[in-house]
Amino acid sequence: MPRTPHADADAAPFTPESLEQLSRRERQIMDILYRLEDPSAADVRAAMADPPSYSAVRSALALLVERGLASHSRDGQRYLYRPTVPKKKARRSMLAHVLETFFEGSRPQAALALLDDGDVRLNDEEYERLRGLLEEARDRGES
Amino acid sequence: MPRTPHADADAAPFTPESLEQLSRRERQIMDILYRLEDPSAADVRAAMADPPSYSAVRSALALLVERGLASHSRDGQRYLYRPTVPKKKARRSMLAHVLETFFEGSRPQAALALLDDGDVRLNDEEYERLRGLLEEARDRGES
DNA sequence: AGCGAGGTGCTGAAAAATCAGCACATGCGG
DNA sequence: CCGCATGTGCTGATTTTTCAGCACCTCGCT
Repeated sequence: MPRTPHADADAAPFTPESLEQLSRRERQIMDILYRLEDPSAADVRAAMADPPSYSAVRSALALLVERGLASHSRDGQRYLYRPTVPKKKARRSMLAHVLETFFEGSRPQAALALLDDGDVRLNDEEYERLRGLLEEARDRGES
Repeated sequence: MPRTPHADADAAPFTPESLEQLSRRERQIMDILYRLEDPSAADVRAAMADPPSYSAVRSALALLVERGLASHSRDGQRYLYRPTVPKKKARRSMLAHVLETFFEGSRPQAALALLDDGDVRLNDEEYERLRGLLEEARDRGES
């Protein structure tokens, strides 16, 4: 097991709102950290649209670690980065935020916007699960 | 009709990506502009969690206008602000972004995350429309 | 042993964002 | 008519972000 103890900044007991507090680059990089699987600094840079110098990327990553938003573990001689807030949890915050901002908090409306796209395809499992949720939610709505 | 012609910054032919390019405050304020209906500077400030001085808010708003992300119209003696990118369009970009970052681009997965919440209630219309979309998407998936 | 590639740590400076305060206008109530 | 509340326009300074460049280390290879 290639586990390395996380070098965690003894930083802030942060809330998920920390994610809202990010500066431009920081947010951009956090997004990449969520997209990629344990990327190195070079990986992160490679994933950027219009990347600054390699050292700028490293600085930003270091800052994120220092603030406790990301952590790094050693892989041989380099560092691999990952967000400290797990993807699942970050998803929730993010969805909540988008919901509030663009859909007046209505999950159904957001779901409609999401699925109203001619390219969506559902496999059997997805279909069944969504069906189930739909029925439950309608039943609750009836009350 | 209290319509005032929009004073639009003759600024950049911007893409929706401009929304990704925002600084911290700017983003915070844009979110508020999307939530509220034609707010004044004071309204915006009132909606902020831990607001800076009134003039800081005004500066930020002015900057947004200058960059073409928001516009303001006169209402009597004060200004009312609104985003230049319409909510509908901004939604799309935002969803696309969240999709990419947190759901590997899968709309169904995002929809599941959205509806898998014990509090969701659907009214009849929402139920019907979602049902419809589900069927369509399943049919496409079969192929 | 001597490279070169690819890492890290650190530092300092340029650029951008953030903020507060002033001067001035306007509307309104007493 | 005066004073006050609520606006705007503008300016200057602080703080934060953002960036690039060194010095050094370590591996793999010839």
